[in-house]
Amino acid sequence: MPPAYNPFVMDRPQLVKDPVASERSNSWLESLRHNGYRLTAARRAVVDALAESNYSVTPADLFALGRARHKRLGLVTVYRTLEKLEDLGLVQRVHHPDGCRAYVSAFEGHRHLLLCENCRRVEIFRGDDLKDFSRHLEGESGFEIRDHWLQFFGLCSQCH
Amino acid sequence: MPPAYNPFVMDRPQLVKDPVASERSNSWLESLRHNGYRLTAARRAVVDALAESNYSVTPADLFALGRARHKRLGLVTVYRTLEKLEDLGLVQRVHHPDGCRAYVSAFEGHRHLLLCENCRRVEIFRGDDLKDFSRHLEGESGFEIRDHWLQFFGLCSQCH
DNA sequence: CTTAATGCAAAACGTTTGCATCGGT
DNA sequence: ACCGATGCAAACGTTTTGCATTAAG
Repeated sequence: MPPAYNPFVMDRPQLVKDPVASERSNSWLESLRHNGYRLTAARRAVVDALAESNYSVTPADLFALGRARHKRLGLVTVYRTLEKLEDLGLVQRVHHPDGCRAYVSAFEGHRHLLLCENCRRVEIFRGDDLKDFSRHLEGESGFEIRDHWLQFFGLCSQCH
Repeated sequence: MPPAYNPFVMDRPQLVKDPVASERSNSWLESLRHNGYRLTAARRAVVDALAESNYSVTPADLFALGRARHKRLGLVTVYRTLEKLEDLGLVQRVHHPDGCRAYVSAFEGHRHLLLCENCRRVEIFRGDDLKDFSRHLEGESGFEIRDHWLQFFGLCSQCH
């Protein structure tokens, strides 16, 4: 016989499939252009490299990846491009236990991360509904809750 | 038709009251001593300052707070003390959306954080049981999940 | 007395800024 | 042609390292 009333229920987690890399890259470039930014070779290189990756990547990673596409790319441009993509809500910073320098694509809606601590592979899932939980916590704490993070860490199928 | 059955249920969140500062400080100092570290004035200053705080504090914060207790304290010692406390599992780094430099006391068992984005006040709660959720996610993803973070952000009662 | 711990200075690191040049529009 | 974007070099803030000195055990 089921509960004992318990209001805090979560949906089954469901992995979210990412869009094809080229689609993602095009939509990011379009978004940049639409916001008055110029489409330069350097930006294409950074955007393509990031859009193609299923891993969280640091600015230094992106510098290396981007250079393979555009030899003259400078590290500063990587930072400046990431800043713009972040402002537009296209990418987000990822916090690992051991560092907060990495970025991944942002997803729409409440999405949460499953991160490989070895290879930095990123999977995205949905399925949490923490509204009730959050509301209860507000009552207990007096906080006004504005956001939450739910992240899982481990080793992906190729790393264990 | 979707299942009535839903296996992912969480307990009510419960705030965890922190121990009295002096108790916490003493237990940390004891732990340091027990692990072969010397109890110096500098360490006491850092440990006391951190144990007393209900806020997440950066090394720079601790340097300032510690100096009020021990005038000759150097910033390097703050870093080295934090490193030892972290190795011993006594403190943990806190990741805010806008920075990962701060530390708080570590707590036993699965504890999660409620953070004020304005004043950096920290509340600790328990009440999640994500084992089933986690297991399901493992099945979907092929990951071996080792840890998770659940953190809430907002404004505490004094900041809104 | 021994040797870990300290604090200064300097180095290392990631990130940001200034500025002359380049290149999209 | 205009002006935003670039990339170098230099500045910046944080963290780490080298080393001579201090002080805990």
